[in-house]
Order: sequence, then structure tokens, then C-alpha cells
Amino acid sequence: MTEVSIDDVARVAGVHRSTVSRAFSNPDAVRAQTREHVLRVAGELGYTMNPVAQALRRRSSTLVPLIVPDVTNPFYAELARATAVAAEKRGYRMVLCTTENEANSTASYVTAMQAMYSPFGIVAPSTRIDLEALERFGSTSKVVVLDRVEDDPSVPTVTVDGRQGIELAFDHLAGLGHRSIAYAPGIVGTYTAHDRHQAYTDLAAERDVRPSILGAAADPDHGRSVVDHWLASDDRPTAIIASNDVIAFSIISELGARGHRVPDDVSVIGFDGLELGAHIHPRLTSIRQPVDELGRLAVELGEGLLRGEPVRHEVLPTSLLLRSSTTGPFA
Amino acid sequence: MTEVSIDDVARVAGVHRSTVSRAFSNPDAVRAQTREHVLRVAGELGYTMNPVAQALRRRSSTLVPLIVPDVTNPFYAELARATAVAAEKRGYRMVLCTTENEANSTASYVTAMQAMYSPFGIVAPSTRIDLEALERFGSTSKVVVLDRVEDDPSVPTVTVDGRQGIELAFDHLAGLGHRSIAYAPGIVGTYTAHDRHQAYTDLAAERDVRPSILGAAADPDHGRSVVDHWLASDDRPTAIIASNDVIAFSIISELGARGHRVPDDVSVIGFDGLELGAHIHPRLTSIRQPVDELGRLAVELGEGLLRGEPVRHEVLPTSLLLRSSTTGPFA
DNA sequence: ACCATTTCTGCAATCGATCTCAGCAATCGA
DNA sequence: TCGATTGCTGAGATCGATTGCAGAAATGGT
Repeated sequence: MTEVSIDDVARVAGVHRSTVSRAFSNPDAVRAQTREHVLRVAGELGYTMNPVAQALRRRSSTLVPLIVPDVTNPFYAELARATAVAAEKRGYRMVLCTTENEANSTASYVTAMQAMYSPFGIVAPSTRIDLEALERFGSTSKVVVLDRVEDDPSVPTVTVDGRQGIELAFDHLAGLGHRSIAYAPGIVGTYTAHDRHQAYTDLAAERDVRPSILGAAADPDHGRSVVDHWLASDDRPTAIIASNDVIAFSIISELGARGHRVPDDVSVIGFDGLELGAHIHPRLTSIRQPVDELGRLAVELGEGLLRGEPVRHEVLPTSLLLRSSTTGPFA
Repeated sequence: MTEVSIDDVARVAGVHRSTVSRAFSNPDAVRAQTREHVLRVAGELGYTMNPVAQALRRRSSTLVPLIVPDVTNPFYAELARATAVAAEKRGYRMVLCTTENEANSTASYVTAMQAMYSPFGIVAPSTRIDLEALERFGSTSKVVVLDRVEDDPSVPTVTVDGRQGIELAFDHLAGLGHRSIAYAPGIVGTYTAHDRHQAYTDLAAERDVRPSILGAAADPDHGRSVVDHWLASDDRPTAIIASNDVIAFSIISELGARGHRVPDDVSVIGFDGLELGAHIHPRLTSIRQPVDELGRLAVELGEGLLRGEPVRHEVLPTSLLLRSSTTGPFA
């Protein structure tokens, strides 16, 4: 791996380095015969372009940051995987950045990304603060956001249709005969979370279901507080919609610890559709988010941004992932 | 965010760019007064060094790749988090690379990492093949491996003491009164996996426990095949040691689906100590790997490599994470 | 075969830093 | 006060590519 540079190739091939450069990054600009010769020599020398030098000169690298709150959350892990493959497929390399809920780390990542000449970045914000930080860079830096963005329609977004997802959950549970359906909100802050919550409230009203919000969002041990509320309900809901799968896991765990069985005593449906949900007991029924699509579209919109295409706002549909954590209320 | 370069700062500060450079990266080499002046001007202009140019010139960047099989596996996710914070703390930025079980992607990541002037890389191999690939680069590239490496003592490694971990599990279960303890191996290939398996076999012999290996490692749906084997055992083991937490999840799920309760009918203990284990039912008792330490040491050894310090091979101890998936055999 | 186009290729500046070398100023001892 | 030593700073080459410009080669039409 003695590093061979463009000049080495040029020397051996008997051409100028600019010709070598063109042979690689602008093939049509060089005569077929010359190009092949150069490429063959390069191959023999084991030459590959130096991405750092390239980035410096072009003022554009192939490093695409994905900024998420926490990889340890399986949803973001799946998102990261999806984004990584989508990025790789289009010639980018994903750099994973986790904000760990630190106040301004999103902002600092965005500056860092400009410093490393990222063509664009992808942000899955955890709070509205993150979005505000983006505002300050928004105009100058190319970012696609995985959440709604209210104030600035010029930043492309891709989101999942929370309304439709919650409706799917409602329909599924109603179809099983449930008339008392509760909702366990997750961490608040993002529009996405807000949308789901709102959808629940709206739907409850429409379907004439008494709305019941379980758990204090601030509590780190979510399951416990949700189950506390559930037990305290004078008329216990027969089904719970969790705002995400991890919370659903936690609720099920807590219910089990207190001797209540899922789905016999209460049905639980998650939101995410994690692979992991198939490996717990009971296997978690969930509203599946199209994670692969999310990742793919995120990098696609990023590229669109580069090419100056019109900004898009994609909204993806969810689907019902039927497993075993739901059943009829009196089964 | 109009990008301000070192020359801009130099001009405004009335010094040469080499002085500005030194003010930042070799502060002692410039007179205190000059340095402060330069730094202040830089601050006013909002100047930060361009990492790309820096990497090109120094032939060394701050991008440290972490190569793992799959972020979607929560263990690797936790490892990634730990590594990311350790890296950040020492001025590096972690680039997450997932091999997705593709044959030679580890090798290609290693070449990519050299191309981007990574000071060193961290590899958590999924198979022995990965290690072979490393051999070919081993001598030329700086890599720390999170597994044992048999052939080449010159590559630093940090591993967890599988022997001691399995012993902890054994002791715990034996202490509860179990005399029939099975083992559910995970994906084979790494030395780490092999060590754990071997430890189980050795320990079974030492403790006079009839060894029982559950499940076909090749089966993607692990839990099912483990439980199949368990049910088919003429004298069903009263406890199962899973070689990692995800497999434990899967086993518990499958047991539940077939009407067997954990820990009442059978105790299950995992290996990893994932945070997630606290959010399933029953809460998973597990052998905790010191993930933060793993990450921290990995970057520490990487730095050692840079400074030409003697190669180290760290072996970390595990600890018992007591939750609720184990109990006495006749409880 | 000749001139006008169209293709190719080479030259050299440039991206934003680093670092060796040399020069100059300040300090010090005698 | 002078020569030597030390401390700072500037000059300029360099890392490995890209790209506008200009000149050379190839092509085409007649």
C-alpha cells in the first residue's frame, strides 16, 4: 500500500496528470484509446484517487453525515443501516453522528460537516431545538431533515405519515373489537411525535373513543409510568398504542412484571416495526415505518439539493405489521 | 459561513500564514502575545482550520473507522456509541462502517480508510475471513481488533474474557441449584464466539454437568431451533446460557410462543448485558460486557499504535447483571 | 491537399493547510 | 560592546488532485 499518486500514474503512462485526472473523473473528455491506456496503467499500479485531495480541490467530499439522537435506539440503528447502504450505493460514505441529547451538538455537527466538505447532510432531529439550530445554517448548508419543518419550506424533508399510521393501529384494534384504546406518547419535541399524538386525539374523537394518554413523557423508565397510569384508570383501556416500539417493549415488560399478560389482558401495538420486535415475547404487532425508503429518499433528496432540483417533501405511508401482541378484548 | 481560510486570518492579523498555523497546532512555537492576537483575530473572523487541507498535508486525518458487521445488532450499536464518545473525547470522529456480512467489505473498508488518511481503524470482525483480510494490510495499516488474533501479535486487540463470563453464568445458575445447564451458541466464526463455546464445554466437564448444545448456528431464526432442541431433549435442561443477548431474546420469545414460561419453566441468561434487556419480559439476566471500556480502550490502543508504543492486548472482565430471567429450577 | 472545425492533451494556478530552512531580533555572558 | 545562543517569524515547497486556457492533433468538407 505504498501510496501511488496521480503523478506516478501520469509518468508511467507517459501523459500529463491532468489527463489521468480526466480519465477518471471525466472520461468523455479524453480519447478512448488514451483513456484505456491510462486506466490500465493505473490498474497495474494499484492506483486509486485520493479522496482527500479531491475533496480539497473540488470543495466537495463524499462524506455524508447522518445526525441522529442515539444509535442505541434500534429505530435509529435501522435508519443508519438503511442510510448507509443507500449512501454507499450512490457513491457516498455515511458518517454517523450521535447527538446524545446534548443541546447544541447538532449545530456543531453541521459546522463540522461543512468543514469536511460534505455535499449534504441528513438530520433526524430529536427536539425542536435541533431544528432551530438548522435554521441558522439552513440557508447556507444543504441538509435534508427527517421530520417536518414548519418555518422553512426550502429544506427538503422526508417523513412518515403519522396520521395514517395511527389510523392503521386504530382500525386494527377496532376491528378486533376494542372500544377503549389508550396512547402512550414517547419523548416529545419533534413534529413527528406531535403529529402522532395529535392523530390519536383526533381519531379518538372521530371514533367516539374516550381518549386516554398514558405515562409521563419525561419519565426515563417509560413502561413503569405507563403501566401505573393504566392500572389507575377507572375503566382500564383494553388496548394501548405505543408511540414507538421501544416504549412498547418497555410497557410489555412492565406489564409482565406485574402479572398482566399481553395480549390476553391488554393488547399492545407499537410504532416502528423493528426487526427486534419479532424476537420478544409476545412478538410485537406494530405500525411499520418504511425505513429503507426513508434512508433511500434522504440521500436522494440530498442529491437533488446538489443538482438544484426543486425541493421535495416526501411523506411515506406506513403498514400494519401483524404479530402477536394484539387480540380481541375478550379473547 | 463564507469559508475563511488561513490566509485571510494571516492578512488581517498582519502575520504570515505559517504563524497562524503554528498558533493553532503548535502553540508553544509562537510568542504568547502574537499567538493571542492571532487567535483573537481568528475568533472574530469565525475561522476554524480546514480538516481536509490539514489531512492532505499531514497525511493524517481524524476520521477513525469502526468496522462492525451490523449496527442493527444492539450490541454493536452500543459499541458504536461507546466508541464514538471515546473517539470524540480524544479529538477523533468515528466513521461507522457496516460490512453487512459481505465477503470482502472489511478489506475494502480498510483500503478506504487508508485513502482518507485515517490514523487508525477499529475492527469488530464477524468472521475469521475478516481477519485474514486484515493480515494482508496488517503490516501497513494501523488497526485495532476487537477479537483475538492468533497469527499476528503485532496487532493490538481488546477482548472480553469469555471464559470468565461463562464461568460467572455457570456459578450464578449453579448457585440457584441448576444441575442441567445448556448452551445456545450464536453465529460462529470469531474467536470470541469460539472461546465462549469452549469455556462452556470445559466448565461443563469440570462441574460435572452434562453438556448440551442447543440449536443450529446456521439457522437465521435462532430461537426456534434452540427451543426445538430443548423440547427434544430427553432430560430437559433447566437453564440455558445464550451466547448473546439477542439470541436470548429470541429464545425467550419462542418459549413464550410455545407456552413455556421464563424463568419458571426454564431459566435463561444472556451475554452482553444490553440496556434493551431491561425492557423485555422477563427482564433479561445477562453477563455484562464492559462496552464503554471496550470503546475507550480501542481508541486508546489505536493512539498507542500511532505513538509507536508497545502493542497491548487487553482482556476485560465481565460482570453479572442480575435481572429476572433466572431463578431456581424448582421455584 | 488545404483550411476550418472539432477533439485532445498539456500547462500551470489553485484548494488550505504544514513544515523545513533561513533570517532577524532579543538575550546573555564576559 | 561584541559574538554566540536562543526564540520567533517569514518564505516557499509540498500534499494530490481539478480545471480554465491555449496549443496540438485529428477530422471534415471541398
